[in-house]
Amino acid sequence: MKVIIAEKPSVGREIAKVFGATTKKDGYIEGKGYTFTWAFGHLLQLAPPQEYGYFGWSVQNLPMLPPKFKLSIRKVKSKDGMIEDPGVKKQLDIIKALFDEATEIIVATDAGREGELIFRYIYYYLKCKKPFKRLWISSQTDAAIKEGFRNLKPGTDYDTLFNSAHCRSQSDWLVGMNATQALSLASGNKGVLSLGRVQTPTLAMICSRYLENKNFVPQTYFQVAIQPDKDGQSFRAIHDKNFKTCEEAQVVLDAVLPTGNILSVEAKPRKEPPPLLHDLSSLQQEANKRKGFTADHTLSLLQNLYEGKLVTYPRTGSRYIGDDVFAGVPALIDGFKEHADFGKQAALLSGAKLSKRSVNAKKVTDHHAILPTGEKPYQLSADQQAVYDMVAGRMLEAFHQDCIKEITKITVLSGNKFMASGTVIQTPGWRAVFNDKDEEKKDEENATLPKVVQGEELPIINKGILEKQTKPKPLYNEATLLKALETAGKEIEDEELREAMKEGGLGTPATRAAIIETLLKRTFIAREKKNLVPTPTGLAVYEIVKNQQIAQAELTGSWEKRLEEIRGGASVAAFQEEIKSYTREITQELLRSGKGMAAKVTA
DNA sequence: GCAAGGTC
Repeated sequence: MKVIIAEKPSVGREIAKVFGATTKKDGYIEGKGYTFTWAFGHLLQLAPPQEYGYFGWSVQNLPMLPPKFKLSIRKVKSKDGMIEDPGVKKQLDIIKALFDEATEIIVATDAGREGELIFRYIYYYLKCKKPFKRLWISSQTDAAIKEGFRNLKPGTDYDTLFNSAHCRSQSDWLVGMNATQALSLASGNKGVLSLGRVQTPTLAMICSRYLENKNFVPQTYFQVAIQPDKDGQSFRAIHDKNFKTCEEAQVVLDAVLPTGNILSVEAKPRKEPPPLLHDLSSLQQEANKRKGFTADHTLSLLQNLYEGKLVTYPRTGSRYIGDDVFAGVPALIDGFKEHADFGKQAALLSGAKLSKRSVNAKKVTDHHAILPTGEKPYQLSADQQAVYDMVAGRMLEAFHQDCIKEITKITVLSGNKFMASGTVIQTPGWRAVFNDKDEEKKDEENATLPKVVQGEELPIINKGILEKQTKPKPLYNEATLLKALETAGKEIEDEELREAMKEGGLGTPATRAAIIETLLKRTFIAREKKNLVPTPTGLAVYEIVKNQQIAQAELTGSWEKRLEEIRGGASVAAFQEEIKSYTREITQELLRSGKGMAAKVTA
């Protein structure tokens, strides 16, 4: 009997379907001489400190450097504290029984570092010795699965990938557990002051932006505006210079004549291509902007829709689909012809030439972009419906035509030169789906300018000085923070580190919502209207760590670079030694500097 | 009581 193990039930079932296996059992499916089972993501985790003899939280234990890491079953909170997750335990027993019967195992966890780790942790925890092969596919269509099975790889081909995954896992444990205990203990053990490779740079970003915003000193500046009139339709034109003083502006104002001469009129069409399909992060950002949903809430709504088979896999980091999935898109679009809000646009797109901007198999990673499945939704909650419509609407947008705008620039001479600009949408294209205002241009005045020609002389019906102030960068909200986490590392000076981070940023699509929730749970940050702002505790932690490596996105960059080298065959031991040495260092440093917190965190 | 990673 050959056993195929997937990362999650949906993929296990999909593969079973391709094989024509139909006998459903508890936790697996049988048929055609194969057995198809699955994990639920990580079933196992590195064992907590007490399993190595580090009892309680104590300076004497620090730094905790287990000579050999152990694995333990994923825990869940219950009324008696943390207990082994019963569902996980049960599935692990099922997997064990199947592995015991197996002649061969086929690994079908997601094609990536964590997917490899999910399987290997199970395999080593169960002390399994059976041979295994690897299925490596990035699309779960029938054709891709069949092709993958014709091309199974030897399991050992992925040993170095497992090594890099295991190092990632151990390093996060060592640095996170030790730094957390060190700071918590040093500050008087009044509560958990957690630190980690991802959460601490995230906290630092929120704090640093908050302080920058709070300490910002606005500068006043002055602009000079005139209002020419063309046959009763007036518009505003502004002198292109900003003045530091009102007096300087007054000079320009005084020079304004009773009329203005049109020096030039420039009208240029601009094509605006449709947006890409959604990945999790972009959808979380949109749901936060449109509906004020938190990243966590959006993820859980999407998980519901996914379990109801209404949308494809949600925790994806790709905004593209392959050609195989694209082949099914026209039928999906047809399915929305009756939709209350965008039925008209679906009908318009039906049979039209579709934009292929979101079609690129090379940019599909473990999973493709989020799409509706074509199943008809039934009795969705208002929030579920809202998210579902964002997925469906984005699909219509992504395959729609360009939006064509006309951008007009008018230069008027009246003593000095004044400029007016306006944007008019000529063909809405993809913008017709939601019919939203263009966010960036919302403030811009003169959306429509009157038709004027060069050489025309227009009366100036009004003129004046505008007093304005420079504005600070805005505080982070969930949408802008998610974006910042995605792009974290883009500013790093070291080219190699920047390169190592360019794929991922900080955290992963699956974990970013949880990171924000962790910082809220620790009361390091709080929600203030739509913004995320630090609390006094968060700021105190930031003050202690802000100049240390653990608060920099670069730490992830340097790890990613080394982990990639390990995947290519480089020494595991060398990296592990460096991590241990860094762990000793940061533990010492925090035990010392954390004392400065003691006074600040007395609640 | 603690990390980051995955998922129901």
